[in-house]
Amino acid sequence: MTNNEIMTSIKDERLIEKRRNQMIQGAITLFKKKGFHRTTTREIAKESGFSIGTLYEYIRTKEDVLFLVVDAIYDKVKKRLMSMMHIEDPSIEHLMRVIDSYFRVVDDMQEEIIIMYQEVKSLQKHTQEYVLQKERDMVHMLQQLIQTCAPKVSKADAELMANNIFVQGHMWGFRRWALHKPFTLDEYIERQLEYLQITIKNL
Amino acid sequence: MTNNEIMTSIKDERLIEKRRNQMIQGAITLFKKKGFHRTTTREIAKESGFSIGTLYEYIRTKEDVLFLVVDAIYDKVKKRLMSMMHIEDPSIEHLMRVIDSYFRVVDDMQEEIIIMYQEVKSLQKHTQEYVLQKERDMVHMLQQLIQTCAPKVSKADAELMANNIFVQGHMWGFRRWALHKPFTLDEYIERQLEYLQITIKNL
Amino acid sequence: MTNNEIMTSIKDERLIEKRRNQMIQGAITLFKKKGFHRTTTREIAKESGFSIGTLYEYIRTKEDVLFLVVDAIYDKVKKRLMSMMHIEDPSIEHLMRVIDSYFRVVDDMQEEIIIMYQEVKSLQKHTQEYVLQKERDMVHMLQQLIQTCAPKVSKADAELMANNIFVQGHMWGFRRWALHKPFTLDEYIERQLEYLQITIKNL
Amino acid sequence: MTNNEIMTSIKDERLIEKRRNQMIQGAITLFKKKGFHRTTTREIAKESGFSIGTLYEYIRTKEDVLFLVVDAIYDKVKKRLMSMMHIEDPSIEHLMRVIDSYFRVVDDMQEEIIIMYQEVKSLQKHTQEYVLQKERDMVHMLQQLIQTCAPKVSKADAELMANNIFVQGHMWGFRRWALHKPFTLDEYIERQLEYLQITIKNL
DNA sequence: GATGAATGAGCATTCATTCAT
DNA sequence: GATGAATGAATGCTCATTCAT
Repeated sequence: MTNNEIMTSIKDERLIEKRRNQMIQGAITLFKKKGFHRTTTREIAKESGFSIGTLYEYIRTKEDVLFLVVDAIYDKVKKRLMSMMHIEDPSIEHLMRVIDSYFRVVDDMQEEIIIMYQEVKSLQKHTQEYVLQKERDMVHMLQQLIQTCAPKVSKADAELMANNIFVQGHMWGFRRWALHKPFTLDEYIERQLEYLQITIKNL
Repeated sequence: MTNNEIMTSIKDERLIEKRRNQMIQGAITLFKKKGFHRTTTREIAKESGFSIGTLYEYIRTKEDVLFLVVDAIYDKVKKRLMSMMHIEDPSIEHLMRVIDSYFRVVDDMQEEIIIMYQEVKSLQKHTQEYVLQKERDMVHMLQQLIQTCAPKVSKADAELMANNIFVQGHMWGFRRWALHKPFTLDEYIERQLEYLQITIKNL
Repeated sequence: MTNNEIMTSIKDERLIEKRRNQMIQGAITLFKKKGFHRTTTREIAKESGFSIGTLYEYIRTKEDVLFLVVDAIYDKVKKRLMSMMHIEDPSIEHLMRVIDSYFRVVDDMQEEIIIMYQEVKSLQKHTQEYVLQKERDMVHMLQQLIQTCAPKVSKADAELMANNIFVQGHMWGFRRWALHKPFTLDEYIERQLEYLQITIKNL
Repeated sequence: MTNNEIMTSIKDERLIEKRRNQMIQGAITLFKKKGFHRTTTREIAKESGFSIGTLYEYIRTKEDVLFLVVDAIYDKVKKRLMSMMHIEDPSIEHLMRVIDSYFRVVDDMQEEIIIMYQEVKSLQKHTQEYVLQKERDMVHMLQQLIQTCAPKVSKADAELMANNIFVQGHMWGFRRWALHKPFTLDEYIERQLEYLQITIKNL
């Protein structure tokens, strides 16, 4: 399943894209405030700037909106992550720079990431799988970057580290009640990177 | 707010405890399968072994059930964590043993922990705060254990490490789709502990 | 149907009377505040000083409570009215004195009278009829007093006047929002009595 | 608060009016039979000719229906009263003619008036006040008519008389069990008007 | 006689979805 | 393509009444 396998009765592709983007923006705004379940389709339509009837011209069920949203969030993270990944010179420093950037991306997208932690389970198994694959892909990219930049790290270690880094990024968002008081973002990044460097060097 | 500030019209304290435990068990079973929002109060009553009327003799709103559940989960983790924490001899080895146990506890409670990640946000701010305080307390315990067992680690580092460890525990549950294929629990624990030891030694 | 035709499983007559009086007092307090429909049987039991189980030992349905209440209110008005009615000397002055007293009784029982205006319709037809008969009896007493004290007034006029007087009494209670600002009770009574006297004299 | 401050999600004003009228008619039919509290919203929807969902598109709570009903009843009485009030020649005869008409209006609306006596108290204080103001306005109109047609009557007397007349009208409806046997409507009106005329002339 | 825990039918209200215009 | 009125199944919650202790 992909984004454009969602049923619609509209022919004009350009319009579909435009409407769905409106919908995603509107829905994200609302999901941030109230979560998926407490948000009604009417509210989504209104926030998106069109009528409930029109909403249902572009999706089939409320869950489709959630899918569109989650998918869009993943794509956004992925796109921003990708733009930093092209390896100029495969050094530890370069790895650190990428991870630093990643932490800043998730800082910027804290609320979107919280949505994902809370709502992915509400997707159908099938759709969930599609979305998780995207996450796996991203983790895999990071894993490979680790292996490239720190060739001595084993594949298994690289994989686990990639997961650790990913979750440490998210954690900055979903545990802000625990972390934002003792640390600034810069401090947080600096510490996590230091732990990682130490680990890589001394494995 | 504490567990027994939830309104009930029942006078027999022993019965309240018994019925609420039935309720918590029933609700957890259902929340694992369908989440809080998709579970109806009628289903909770049925699964708990009594009627909808009886359910509402022991709580006031559906959210009370969620609170009871989340509170019970935290208490269970905390209790099991506490039982391992009494310091015999404050060494790195002892620290590792405690964390190892912690990882095994959360492995055992994976689904309960997923419930928390998904549903804590559905609690009222006020109740949420009460619950998060419990988590803070646990993290704090771990932080202090780190400082005791590894006195050279700074307070800030101990705090961040405690948070990292906590989330790495949870992560084993909520990212099983990413971790359970490449790692067994033993491998997972062994790797995470090794990273930690390296970091502590080389900070 | 009478008061003691209401089913009960209790044998001790004295106890029945005691409990029912508690119940009536409790219910009136609550009905004044919230009306019959918004008051629960649990509240009535509590306000009466015993348990819901006990309440149902002395009545069969919630409507029985309403009946007991309405019946008690009528009896109280009637008793107080009766105590003034024994004719010493059948003059217009005496008639006016009785009516004056009646107005003061209903002033004293405003809220009870409002209960009746609002809730009698909630009784079963059968019970309603029993209660209305009590009102008819009272009106009839007044009618006869009028005829005795003002023999020239026709039977029909006496009947209509009696009804007018009754309702003017109630009106002081249920239209206080219209009457209590422009008139004191004394002024109200004085005016109504004057209109009546004029009418009787000039018919 | 006015009629069209009641929340609705419908945009078509004409439709709102149409549906609300259906609703008012349906509700009055049911309230006459069973009163407000014993009538369910589903019954109201059905009697009005649409589904429960549609009902709630035009109101927010069940109490809104009661308000709509009470408001409509007042408006109807007021409209019919107003249509008779334009003073051609300010004489006692004219006053009597207006009051005669008023009695015939309330005869026609007996059951609606009973609804008001029973249910106004169920409105929120705020809404209740709005409705009572309408009644005050009507009484005030009558009071002024009395003063115009019988200039010797004092303001206070005119006010009390206006209230008496109003309640005598209602009384014909809510005490039919006491009045409809001894009197026809014509007799009732004739007698009440005579008492009034006598009083005015001899004050 | 008194108690209060248990019951479940019943109610107000919501909201995803459809479809005529 | 867009609109928004209509629908009714579903849901949280209440409360009169019963009955075992």
